[in-house]
Amino acid sequence: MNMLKKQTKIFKALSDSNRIRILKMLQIKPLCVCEITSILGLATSTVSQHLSILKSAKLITDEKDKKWINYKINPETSDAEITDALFYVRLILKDDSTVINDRKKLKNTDRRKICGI
Amino acid sequence: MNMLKKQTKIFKALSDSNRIRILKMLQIKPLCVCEITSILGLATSTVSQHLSILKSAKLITDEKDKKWINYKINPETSDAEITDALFYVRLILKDDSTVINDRKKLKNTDRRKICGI
DNA sequence: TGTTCATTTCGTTATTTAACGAAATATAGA
DNA sequence: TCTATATTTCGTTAAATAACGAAATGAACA
Repeated sequence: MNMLKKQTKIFKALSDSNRIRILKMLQIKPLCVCEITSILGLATSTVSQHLSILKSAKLITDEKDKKWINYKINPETSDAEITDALFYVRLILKDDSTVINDRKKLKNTDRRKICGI
Repeated sequence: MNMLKKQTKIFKALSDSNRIRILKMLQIKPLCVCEITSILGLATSTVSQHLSILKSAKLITDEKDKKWINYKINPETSDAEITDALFYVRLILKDDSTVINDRKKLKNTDRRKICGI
């Protein structure tokens, strides 16, 4: 994939407000699908799809943790396009009310309570 | 429009390779629709539509110049979201072959020759 | 081994998007 | 004023996208 195509894919991944909200939450800590689902209020399958788009653009990675799959901001540092994009996403929307609210909810979110039942 | 919505609009404007190419060309100099059209090889109406999307996201502005309308990178400096986005777009794709080639073509492009038959 | 349950995949639907050509608009210059 | 022409708008089409629920997957652990 050439640079332009790769960069376009990154922007496409960022061009949905739910995916931006996901990234801004993952900046706080790794999360599983059910935690993200409960905060965004979308269907599980929809969130899973959003995560696969972010993962395919290499903005996030996933990692198994017991019963759950933790998604997190891609920690790789050798891919400049990705690091630059993630750096930019860190800069923006610091004061956005939706982002702030999502992050507040994150504090009271316990995956054991949300998922089981 | 709230911050998140505005930022999403910016990313949507950036999520098309032709629009990225347009921005990377406008970084060199202001251009009219027919110049952009001749380099991208798209229909005039398509390019006009792309420009209106970039303009609506406030990434570019337009200005009358004789028979033509010059589009250029938005010079405004008071809107942080826009300046940050434009700064980021300046950083990326410096070495992309499509961008380099577009810019090379730009040098030999004379709007008087392209447009008036 | 079998069950539970977190997640993904599939199939569908409604909306948005990118592209085109043709027609409309508007303006510079003869 | 009239004409040429740069640009926009309109109408259409094909493809992409976001959303959902249901069904499939697959791993933990009882």
